[in-house]
Amino acid sequence: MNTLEYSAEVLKAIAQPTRLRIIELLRDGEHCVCEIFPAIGHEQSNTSRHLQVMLKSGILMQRKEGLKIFYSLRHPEVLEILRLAELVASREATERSALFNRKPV
Amino acid sequence: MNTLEYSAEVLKAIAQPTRLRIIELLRDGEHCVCEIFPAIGHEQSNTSRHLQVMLKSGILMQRKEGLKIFYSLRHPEVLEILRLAELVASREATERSALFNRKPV
DNA sequence: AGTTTATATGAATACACTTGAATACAGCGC
DNA sequence: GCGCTGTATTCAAGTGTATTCATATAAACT
Repeated sequence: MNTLEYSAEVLKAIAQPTRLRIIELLRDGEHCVCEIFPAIGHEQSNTSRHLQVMLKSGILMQRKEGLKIFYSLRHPEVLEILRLAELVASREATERSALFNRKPV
Repeated sequence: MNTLEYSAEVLKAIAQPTRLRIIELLRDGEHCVCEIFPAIGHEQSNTSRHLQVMLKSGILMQRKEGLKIFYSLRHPEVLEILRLAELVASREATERSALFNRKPV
């Protein structure tokens, strides 16, 4: 896999609403699955799958402690990517609403 | 669509190898479809579809000039996102190869 | 009018993703 | 050993995506 495909893989691991929620949750440090899935309002199985996707793409790491498994972010750049995406998205949103609300010619 | 879903939409528009290639092509300014699809080695129709995806997500803009349509990047942040993704990807790549090459315990 | 050129779109195919329910697995305590 | 708890995985259904081929559109030119 070349760098381009690898980059796409990393971005794809981030580019999903449920996973974005998880990443935001992990912003303040590690959390176990038992904390994550109620917080994001999804089934445990679904949450676990999203965590596996991010783990395999390399943006998360895990630490086992007894029965629980704690996940955390591995690269601070992921938070920066999220910040920039939100910036672009919010700019888009305001421009589109301005376009929608402006008087017809 | 809330900000989180919008952010995911923006990231999804970037998170694809062919589209990453197009974005890198547009780094130095606008290009028409007729320049883009030979450069990336895909069908014209396929290229057009990827451009539509990025146009609708808001990360590209278009300018018509006669028969040609020129596409360009609308947000410099997209290049920054790409840079960070490549950084994470390359770090992953080196760590994985190190893991792969190290002696077994 | 018709022709050519550049781009977009419809239709079909194949593949990947998301989800909840059910099930399997793994570590702990009894 | 057994049951309990936290995670992962399998299954099935529904949805979305990437691609190609063929066709449609739209602008320029004769």
